[in-house]
Amino acid sequence: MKKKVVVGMSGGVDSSVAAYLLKEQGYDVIGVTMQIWQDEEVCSVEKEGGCCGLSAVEDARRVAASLGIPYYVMNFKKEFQRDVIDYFVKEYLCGRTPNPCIACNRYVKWEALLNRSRMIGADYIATGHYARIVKLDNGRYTIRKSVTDEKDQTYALYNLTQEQLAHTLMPVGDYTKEQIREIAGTIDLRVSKKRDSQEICFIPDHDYAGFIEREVKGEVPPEGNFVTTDGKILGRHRGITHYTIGQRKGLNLAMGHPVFVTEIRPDTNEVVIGESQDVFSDRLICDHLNFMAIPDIDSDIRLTAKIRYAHKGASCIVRRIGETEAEVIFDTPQRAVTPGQAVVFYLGDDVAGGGIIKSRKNS
RNA sequence: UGGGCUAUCGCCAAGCGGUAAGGCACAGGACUUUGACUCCUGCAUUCGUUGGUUCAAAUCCAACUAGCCCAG
Repeated sequence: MKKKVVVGMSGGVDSSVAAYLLKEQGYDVIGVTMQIWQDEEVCSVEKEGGCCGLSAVEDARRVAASLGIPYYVMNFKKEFQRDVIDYFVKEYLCGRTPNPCIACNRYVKWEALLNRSRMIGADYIATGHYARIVKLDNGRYTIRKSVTDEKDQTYALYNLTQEQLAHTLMPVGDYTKEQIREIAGTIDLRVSKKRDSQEICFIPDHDYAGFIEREVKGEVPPEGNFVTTDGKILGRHRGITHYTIGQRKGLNLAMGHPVFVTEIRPDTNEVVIGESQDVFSDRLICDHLNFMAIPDIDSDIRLTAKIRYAHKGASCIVRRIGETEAEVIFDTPQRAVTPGQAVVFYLGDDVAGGGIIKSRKNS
């Protein structure tokens, strides 16, 4: 009997081709678009490759029709609100800088979608990510960077569980972006020239602080002082939700040379300002650990770590400290190690695991 | 109201008779499909005010105004 797979379709090139490839491979394919942030007001702006507006659903529906597969729209607004938006807001209120895509992947795109898909009898869910899911000799599943890792999407997937990986397919991970567009062209998918976008940008105007303010109904952290490490007051800040570690712009501090945010102190409502070199650190503590290629860390291990989506990765030693935490010691200091961001460990091209940065320090 | 000093873009600051550097901040754009970072572009027809000298003044002179310092 054919294996049944639910493909998350965004209406873009990648997920459309993913659906096509799976059908070619003999799967029983079902197309699904997740409604997670269907705020017509905001999304109707119709930005190229922008958000999840109605056009996404229409595109996906048309592709599904032309592939001859069933198509549904599933509503995950509640999960998205709870696991992504509420989390996002809460983190900022604590002076941290979250990565909502990671939460969205783990809890909405995977947990919620996988659960519902299995309820309708599916064996797998599939996405259009440029990454490969691999089962290693040690029996563990991991995510491997794709052939063309110009756009490394593995970072945002570090938090997926073994169970989730065991039931996930990423068919486009074996191809390059060019090949995918080519395939899309040969099967006459209208979306072949469309700009791709997996992530849902729920803040189209890019005004994070404004978004948070609306979410908490104006109950935002008050203004406070910009201070130096030795307590000197440099000026007033607009509330801690406006800042992140390493930030330079928007401080309105004319010191004669560039200055940066080095620390956010929610308890005293202070934002600490320092020099460029003050924003580098060579070690960090992380928690919320998740492991992929390796089951855990029993002794010090040398890995490559990425501390933000666009980070190129840095060599480091990772060691376990306590039940829930790990310490990362970099060979060379890294810029803007930021609490709330994910640190993802790599063993070659495979995701070894990762965690959420809790604090940074210097040797 | 005795003496001295200083007044140039939001902040700092070049300029010293030849027709307004630069840094920071700020704005816009690029990059990045997490936040940041980075990069590019823009940003004083005008030099506290008013007169004067000169072909020509932010640059010289005078008065006024403001601020600072020292005396009282």
